[in-house]
Amino acid sequence: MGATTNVERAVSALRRMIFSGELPPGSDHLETELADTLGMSRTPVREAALILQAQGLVELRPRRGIRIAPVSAADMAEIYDILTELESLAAARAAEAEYSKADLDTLASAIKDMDSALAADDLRAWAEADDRFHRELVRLGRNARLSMVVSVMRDQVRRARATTLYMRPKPTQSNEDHRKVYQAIANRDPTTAHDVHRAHRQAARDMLVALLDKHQFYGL
Amino acid sequence: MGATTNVERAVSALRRMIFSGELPPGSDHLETELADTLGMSRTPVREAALILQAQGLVELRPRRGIRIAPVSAADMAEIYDILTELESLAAARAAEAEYSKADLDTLASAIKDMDSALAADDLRAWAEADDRFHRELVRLGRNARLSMVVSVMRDQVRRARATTLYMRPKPTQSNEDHRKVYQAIANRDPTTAHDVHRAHRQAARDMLVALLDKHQFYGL
DNA sequence: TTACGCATTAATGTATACACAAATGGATAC
DNA sequence: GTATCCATTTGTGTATACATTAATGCGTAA
Repeated sequence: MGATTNVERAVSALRRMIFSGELPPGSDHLETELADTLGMSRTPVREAALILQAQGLVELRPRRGIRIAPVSAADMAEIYDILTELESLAAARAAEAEYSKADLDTLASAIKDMDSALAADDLRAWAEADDRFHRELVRLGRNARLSMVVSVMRDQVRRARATTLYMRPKPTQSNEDHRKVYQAIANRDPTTAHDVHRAHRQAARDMLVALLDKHQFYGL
Repeated sequence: MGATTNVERAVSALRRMIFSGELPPGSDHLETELADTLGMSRTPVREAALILQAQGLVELRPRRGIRIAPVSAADMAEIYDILTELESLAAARAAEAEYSKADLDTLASAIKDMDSALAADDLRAWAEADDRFHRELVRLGRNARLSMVVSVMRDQVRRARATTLYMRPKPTQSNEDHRKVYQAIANRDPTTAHDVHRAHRQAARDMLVALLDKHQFYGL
């Protein structure tokens, strides 16, 4: 079917199942069980589990199964703190470098899509465009390790957002912030890019942590 | 012999061999080869390799063996950028929290040890105390994920430092910086803690990258 | 001599078997 | 009724066998 290995297939499948909620946070799954579900032997499942454990998506607990990592409010506070610092750095670095119009256009179009989505009240589309903006921003920061760490952290945010997206206030401020960050990068102004993005993330953090705390989503 | 598994033993042994230089950066090693060396089968070696890959210490290249990750000057620039941001955040968070005298004493004794080591011209001891200071600083920041990311990054720094320790200028400024950070934490002054530590790390970054660049340590 | 293709070789990816150890449940003693 | 100990069960950790596939080298043709 493809040149991909069973381990890769297992990683993709498990990720999909985790993000879709098919494997709920906090639930345990035996290796044999997952192997059966995925139609392969335990070996590639074990290896996939090790990879996902390194990404913080599961915990391997001998004899109790592979546990889908829960995401508590405290976890989200940690995660946002890291995201805030690293994305702000990426924004600053992006503003230092010289970028083609094509690169900047990707950012601009993400912003545009967020505006339309907001006007149409389509939060799902807004979240997708928001992700796209942040992913592109980090890419422009040109630090492969940073991109990797950020993407692991953002995966956790995505999981939490599935729950909170429809409870949070409309993200109008968010769009404004993004536009300012974009401008700062276009203007080659690292300090502004850094500070604006940092404030943006900190606000998001406080809002989300308060939400999670209030509703006590201890399992996600 | 112990309640530990072969995978854990393999991870420890390989880490030791990597840090000691017994497995040099850029070298390739077949799974069977390492399994023989470690006196176990391929299975735990493969699992250990996956774990070490997630930590950036090796790369798994199908059919070419397990490669010990090289650390180039460009890599170190990335790594220090990340360390700078995350440790500065930890310093700020540490200064926000209330700490017992015992906690602060660990920091203080690390600083003292660095002073003595410097006076005795014992760079090895200095490096050890420096590590201890930074590790404790991050611990006081109380962010488990941040600690983990930082420790992965610092592992890489340790590898590069093995080479550069005796080429760099005497770290007198370093000790002064640490003392200021310590004071800021004791004074509950997050902003100062953050900014001083940030400047400290940036200086270290520039020095190290220049050294590595100049001597073109592409393999480490 | 060089380039191309094919057979060979060898290392990985995966399945499977088994030993071991931890959790479980039941029986017994108090 | 409760606690403790032991047998049982069951999942994991590891070894091993095998299938798969990419690298290697050789032979052939231009």
